[in-house]
Amino acid sequence: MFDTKIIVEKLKAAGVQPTAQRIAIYHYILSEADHPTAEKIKDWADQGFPKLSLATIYNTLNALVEANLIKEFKLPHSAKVIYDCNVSYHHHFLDEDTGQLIDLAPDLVKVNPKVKKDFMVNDVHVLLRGKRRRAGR
Amino acid sequence: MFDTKIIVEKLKAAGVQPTAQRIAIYHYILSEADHPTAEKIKDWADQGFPKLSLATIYNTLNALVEANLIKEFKLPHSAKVIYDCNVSYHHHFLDEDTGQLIDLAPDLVKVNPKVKKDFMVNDVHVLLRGKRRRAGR
DNA sequence: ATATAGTTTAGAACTATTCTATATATAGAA
DNA sequence: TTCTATATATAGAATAGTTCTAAACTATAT
Repeated sequence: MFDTKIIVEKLKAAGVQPTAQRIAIYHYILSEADHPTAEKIKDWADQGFPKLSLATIYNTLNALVEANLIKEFKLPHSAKVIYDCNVSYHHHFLDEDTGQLIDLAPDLVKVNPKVKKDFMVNDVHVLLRGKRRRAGR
Repeated sequence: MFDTKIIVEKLKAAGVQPTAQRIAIYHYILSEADHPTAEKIKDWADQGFPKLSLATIYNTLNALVEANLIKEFKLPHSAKVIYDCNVSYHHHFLDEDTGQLIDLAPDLVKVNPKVKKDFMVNDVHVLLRGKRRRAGR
């Protein structure tokens, strides 16, 4: 789905020097990974991209966040930072059984904050927590 | 505002044995502290309640959370767990300048999630982030 | 080619929290 | 009361996740 060329272009356009490590990590985040943690990326790297250090993974993730190519956040259920390749406005559902995070389009979760005039709201994020009913349970 | 007797009763009613340390910590959280972290509680203890160990602070906080007397959560801007004496349904505004968290009553933030039928939503939490306009800025 | 700046790396350091083992306090029975 | 069992408190070690440091390496621009 994502050609290396496209990845390189995205990185360059965002002012991030496209090194082999960064290309591999960003490609993984965009195509395979689903709300990964640094640890998950390290596990993947140990298979297909050995010799990629944990420090580089953190460096790269921070550079991508800085460049607005990915978002980072923390959730109540885990101490780890979670990364999201979806940088547009959206919300999340946290499956309490599996820990899986599911993106929710803005039109699925209408929010209408009526705060006082001196509150200047820059960002709104809704976290739904619950379970998914599945066949055979 | 909160008599020791009331604190003791609340702890007992929740099935938490009211020791001196727990009474002091819960009293602080209920009356003085505003969305404290363990560290903030430790700082306070070092003044008025010396010899209260950090381990006891964590033990107590976990016991209070377990007993549903307080809530805990993590926010994007900090690695620390934040505790909230307000256990009823509400939302939050995070002041990006000061790091201060402000409770928002449910009627101030109307949320209307329209997720698919297999999503069973147990909890909804809205985090607004922004700045407060203040006199003289 | 060479200098300069940027990147990667292993491992040390750091921060927040939990665990461990021991000491202490408490509640309830005798 | 005193005894006993159980719960709690404590200091410090251990752990988890992340950042820092210093050296080696790579890329870019003269």
